[in-house]
Order: sequence, then C-alpha cells, then structure tokens
Amino acid sequence: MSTLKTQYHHGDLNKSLLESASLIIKEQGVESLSMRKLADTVGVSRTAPYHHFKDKNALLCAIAEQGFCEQEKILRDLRREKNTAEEGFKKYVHAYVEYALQHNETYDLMYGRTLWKAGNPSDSLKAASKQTFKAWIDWVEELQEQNILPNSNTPLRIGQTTWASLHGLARLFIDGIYLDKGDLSDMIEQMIKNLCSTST
Amino acid sequence: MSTLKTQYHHGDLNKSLLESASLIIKEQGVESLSMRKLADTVGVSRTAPYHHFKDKNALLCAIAEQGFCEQEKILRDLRREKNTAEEGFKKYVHAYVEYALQHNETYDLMYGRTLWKAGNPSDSLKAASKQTFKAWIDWVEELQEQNILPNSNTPLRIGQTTWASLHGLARLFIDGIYLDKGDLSDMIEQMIKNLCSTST
DNA sequence: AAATCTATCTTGACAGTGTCAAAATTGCGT
DNA sequence: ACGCAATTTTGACACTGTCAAGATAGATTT
Repeated sequence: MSTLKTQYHHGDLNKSLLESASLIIKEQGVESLSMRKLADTVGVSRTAPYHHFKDKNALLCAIAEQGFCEQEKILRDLRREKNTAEEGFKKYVHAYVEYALQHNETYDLMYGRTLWKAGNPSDSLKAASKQTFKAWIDWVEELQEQNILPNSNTPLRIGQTTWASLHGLARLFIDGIYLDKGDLSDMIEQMIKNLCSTST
Repeated sequence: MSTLKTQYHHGDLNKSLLESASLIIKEQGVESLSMRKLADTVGVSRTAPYHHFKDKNALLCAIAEQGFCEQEKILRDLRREKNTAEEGFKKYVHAYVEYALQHNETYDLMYGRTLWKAGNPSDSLKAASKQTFKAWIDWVEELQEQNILPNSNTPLRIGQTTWASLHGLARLFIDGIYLDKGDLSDMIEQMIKNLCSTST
C-alpha cells in the first residue's frame, strides 16, 4: 500500500519531514526547530530523519531550495502576465517584498548566513539559487531595453544592485529591526523611484 | 590593586569577557562562541560570566552596542571632515560597506535577527541603535538640502530606503551569498547612482 | 512459501550547549 | 580580627546534533 516510491515503515518520511519542518519553522522560527522535536512531531525516533537528510543542514537546504522554486515561479508568472513593462516591474517589487515577509523564515534560509555562511549550502541549493538569479537577470535585461531600469550598467550589475536594495528592505523588516510596518508601502514606493530610470 | 571599579577576583572580568568574546566572534563567527568556551578562555569557571551578563543574549547585546558607537563615530567624523557634500556622502557609502565587511560578525549582531528577532535586544541596545539612526537621518536632511539626496520624500523615508539599500548590499556579501567580491566596488558605484538625485 | 537482501527505523551513547541553585571564596570596611 | 557582600565555583538539569550498532520488516529471489 505504497503511494509511488518505495516507502517502508512510515509512508513518506522524507516528505513528512519537509512539511513538518516547514510548518514548525514558519510558526516558531528556525531557531526552535530541533531534529529531535521534529522527529517526535512526525512520530518517529530521534535518528530516523538522518536516513533521509544527511544532517540538519541538508534538511534546511532542501527547504530553502523549495523557496527558490516558489520565488522563481512568482517571477515567471508575473512576466507571463501581460502587464506594461513598468507595471510588471512594480508588481514584482511588491511581490518580492511580500514573499519575503510572508515566508520570512524560508526567506532567511534562502538568503541568510545560516546556510550560506555558517552552514554548508548543498550543490542543488546553489544550483537552484543560481537559476533563480539567472531568471531575474534575464528579466532585468528586458526591462533595460524597455527603459524601465537604467542602462547605465550591465544587466548583471543592475540586477545585483536592485536585488540588493530589495533584499535590504526585506531584511530590515523580517529581522525585526525596529521599523514601523506602516512605513513599508511608502518605503517600497520610494525604493521603486530609486531603482527606475524614470526617477523624478 | 584595582584599576578603578571594584574588581575582586579577576581584575576586570566584564571587560575581559567583552574583549575575548569580540575576538572569538571576529575570528570564528558568532555561532562558535559558547559561554563555556569563553569562560574557559578567560580562565574562569563556566558560570562566572553570568554575574556580569544576565545571559548570552545580554553579552551579545553589549557587543552590538559597541558597534553602534563605532559606526556613529565614523558617521560623525566623516561629517566633520569638510568634504563636498557629494564627496562626503560617497565616502560614507564606502565606509558603511567597508565597516560591514570588516566587522561582519559585529554588523550581523547590530542588524541581524540573532538579537532583534530570535533574541531580546536590550533597552540600551535599542537606544544606541536609535541614536545612530537619528544621526543618520539628520545628515540625510542636510544632504537633501544640498541636493545630493532626492527631495521627493521626507528625510526619514529617504534615510530608511538608502539605508536599506546599503544594508542589503552589505548583507549579501557578509552572509556569503554567492557574489564575486570583485563586483563589490562596481556595485557600490552603481548603488550611489541609484541613490543620488543626480542620477544620470 | 521460505529465505535472503536491503532499505528503514530504533536504542544507546557521547560530547556539547545555556543556565539555575547552592555552596565556597575572598577582598574590603569596620 | 570579623563579618559583609561581591564574586566565583561546583553540581545539576534539560536540551541539542549526530554516530555506531542493532532490530525490523517490505521486496526480491528462489
């Protein structure tokens, strides 16, 4: 009575672990995710998870990787929707920040030191992030051609800096730096002004 | 034979702890600072530090607080130096990023989730950060008057967004997100173009 | 259907963490 | 010299991640 893959004792521990871990992280923050509590929640012994993920780092990498897929999907969907180039970009800026705030713990795994510096980003995580970044740069190139983003520099460079700006904005909020949440939408608007070539 | 304050057994444990902790953090990262190893390094028992800092969080807050003092000093010194307004601003952008990269672990404590979100920022830390931020906003106001920064919004808002941009840039590098360090100075220059009102 | 194989899971163990409570030390003012 | 209070230590507890060895049981082969 297996679903598809060969699942012996549990059913699909791998998947259960990912889902449960994501939930715990979302609700209680990544620092209160312990492998032991996770195993317990899923109803399995302490070390069972280690047969599906090499270690905690690997589990977190897998979660972050999902995040990149979601983010890339958001980007692609928004590009497909036929907006004005300008509208499309503005929507993405909002969507980017919104995603970061709504999935703040995942976002932190995707772009934070936990995995990239303190931890050990898996190859597939690196690949996923690279791919998402590439999709972004491609769009930037188009936005430059459409004169939405400045042509004063290469797509890579413009992509890097606009990304950095959005990232910084998102981070300040999700990391709990004392900023009034009411300022957010104003800040986003101002940020857009900074980034667009049609800055008045 | 005490220096000033009443130091009984150690000499000045408080200071020693701060210095030693800062060093460990700088050399090995904040995640490999343990209260026990720290105590050991300083040559004192496991729990001795707890009579000088309520807990690990408090110790880290104290370190972060020092960071804010340093950063504010950089800002004030740069303002005092009589540069052109534009030159002054550009120098500060460079100095900001440079500080972040050079003191990356302290920077993370100052502006990261460790203290602000996962932890519990002390009142004096909050005060220090607020004061530094205030100094920044004051300068922004002046820079707006001098037409270096855009007047399209309030000093607060412009201050927040430019800060966020610099923060994002710094974070990407210090968190080990895969960016080529060789791109840094180019990125800084492009960032300046984005931020200044005289963007071409 | 029985035996074997192998993926999966569990038990036991170790070294490490932060931090509390209670006891011990020790310098200072009297 | 004595006691007070600041300072430090010892012992303990509940956690953490993860390794090594054994148990279990579905799948495969005979």
